[in-house]
Amino acid sequence: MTDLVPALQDAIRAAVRVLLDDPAAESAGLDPDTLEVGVQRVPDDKPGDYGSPIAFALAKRLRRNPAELARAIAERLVAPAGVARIEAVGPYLNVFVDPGAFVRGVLRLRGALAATGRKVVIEHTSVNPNKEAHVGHLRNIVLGDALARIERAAGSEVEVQNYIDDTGRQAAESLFAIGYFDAHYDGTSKYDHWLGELYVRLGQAKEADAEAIEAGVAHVMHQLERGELRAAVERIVRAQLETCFALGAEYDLLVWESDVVAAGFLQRGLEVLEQLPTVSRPTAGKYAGALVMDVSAFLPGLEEPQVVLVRSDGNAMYVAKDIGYHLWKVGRLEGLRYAPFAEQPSGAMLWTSTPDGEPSVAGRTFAHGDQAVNVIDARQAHPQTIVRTALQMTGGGRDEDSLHHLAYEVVTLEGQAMSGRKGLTLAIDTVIEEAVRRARAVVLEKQPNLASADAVARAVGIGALRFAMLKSEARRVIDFRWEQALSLAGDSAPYVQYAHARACSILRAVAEAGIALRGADTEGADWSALGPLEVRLAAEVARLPGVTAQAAEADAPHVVAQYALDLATAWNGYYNHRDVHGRPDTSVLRAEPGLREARAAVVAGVRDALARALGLLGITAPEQM
RNA sequence: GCACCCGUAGCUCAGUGGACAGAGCAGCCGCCUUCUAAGCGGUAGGUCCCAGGUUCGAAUCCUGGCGGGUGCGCCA
Repeated sequence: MTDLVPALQDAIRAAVRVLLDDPAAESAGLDPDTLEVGVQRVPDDKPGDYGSPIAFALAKRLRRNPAELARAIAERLVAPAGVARIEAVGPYLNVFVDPGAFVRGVLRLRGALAATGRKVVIEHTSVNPNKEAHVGHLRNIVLGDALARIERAAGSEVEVQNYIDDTGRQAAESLFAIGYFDAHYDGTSKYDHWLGELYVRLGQAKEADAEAIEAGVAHVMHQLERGELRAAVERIVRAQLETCFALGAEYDLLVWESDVVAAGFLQRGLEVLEQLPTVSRPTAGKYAGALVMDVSAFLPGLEEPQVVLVRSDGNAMYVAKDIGYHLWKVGRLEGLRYAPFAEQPSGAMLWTSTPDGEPSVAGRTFAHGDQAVNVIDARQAHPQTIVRTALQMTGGGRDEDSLHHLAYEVVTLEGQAMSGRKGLTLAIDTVIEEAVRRARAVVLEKQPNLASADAVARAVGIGALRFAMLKSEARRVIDFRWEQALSLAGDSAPYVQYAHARACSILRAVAEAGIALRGADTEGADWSALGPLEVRLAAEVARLPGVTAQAAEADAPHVVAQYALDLATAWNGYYNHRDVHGRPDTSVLRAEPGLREARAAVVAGVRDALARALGLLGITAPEQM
């Protein structure tokens, strides 16, 4: 069977059509095909499993009593597979599933959705290459990585890009600081941390020696623009990537700003823009000598509709570079060269743009996205809107939806804003270390004999961290607090991981008992022995495909995180369920043959769904903990 | 000043216009001779910021306030 909910929607729509075709009915020009049929789970204390308030909507249009309409629709309904009966409960249409058929249907659902044929280019991380990544970046990396996994599961081809701003002032300052302080890396701390300290020191030194430092940094910036310090920047990038890999994030391509400029994307982008009637070069007034773009047609109500693309001194603004880069992302410019950069922990190759690389790579096509999604903090909303507007204006209307900005709010530190310049930060590496340390202590306490204690501690510690960054909406400010971010109980990754491990434990015992699981076709299973408890659990499992699609559509990983909690809660509730006498009544192994096999298959379905949901969030699911 | 985001239990947050608004944490009371107690059950805790409006129906949509955050540079 396919997903039950769409099947129900179709069935209800069909019944409505029959109802309206009745000559006695006044259809009031109602077209059942365009009717939005809501189908949702029924509250626990109401009869049935799924329900629809469709009669309300019709009652208004047909000017008939909703309860009466619900009855009329119910009479004309042909129940889809897995449904025992559908009846009117007051004005609601309530669906009673057949437990056995429903559960088997759920067990046949597949996790991956049908291919969309679309390519999504996701940019995330993009940390300035001048210091170690901090917990603000953590949110970016984890959000972007989770979104990439979700989009893939939702059927899109995904390319993850990490933009390296190697011509910026921040990189220049850090690199200049090495020579300025005559510092020598001795390997006692991670390279990016060492450099970050020099960067902060340089900031302080400016108070006494501003002029010399300014001149020196300007010199380094020119070297960077000419690509002379590529190796030095690469060293920083590699150190930062270690942190990303430890979090479980991987990439397809590094895109270096110097390469974007060298490929002429800035110039060619400007040439495209100059064709627009909204782009001009005023000879008088406030913007004399500059190249400006009027965005008021796309962004009404702006106080200042002119955006400067090229300054009157001839230097391009950052947003102009960004527009060129994005024209390439969606396949409207070509010209980068590529080379392998590193083999990542999963074994997948990370590629990089580079001046002396190959113009094409066998078996892959970079960029050419049908859509670009940028994971960038919410303060960049204005420039992101300008880039999107530029794509729209130059795209002749066909790229309206080509750029999404996944805007996430800042992470504060115990209520305080972080500042890299002031050194007021908390490094991701530090947090990972602490998270794993705490997790290990708990693992050793709960499971002293666990052989995989180290691996579990990493999975749990890092999982907790990732989950803390993902469980709320991106537009909510996160105040980073240790107890909350590293919590191993309650609404957390370990809660879900534990539920998964618990299911695995049962399934190990099931295997030892000689029961071979084959999902809906499990031998010896008596599906008719299943009841409402299994239905409730399976209904939760059945939500996964819809949740995946919704999270992808809305660029909202938190939808998956919330679902993972719901599923784990449903499973824990089932596992601990007791009958009216207070005795456990959901045991798998102690159930009579037939029911035992059917329940085991359900548990396997739950285990798989939990693992998949965690996988969408980039969180590993240990089999024991 | 203008624009965007947020306002739901003591705290942190879920809640694609539908059935009495839900979790976690903190509090209180229980549950391991039961397949993993990192768990489960119970209890207590709400003017869903306020006021209007749309709707059969609003935490959800619209308007106007109030409170908080952010952004508005020929910076990146």
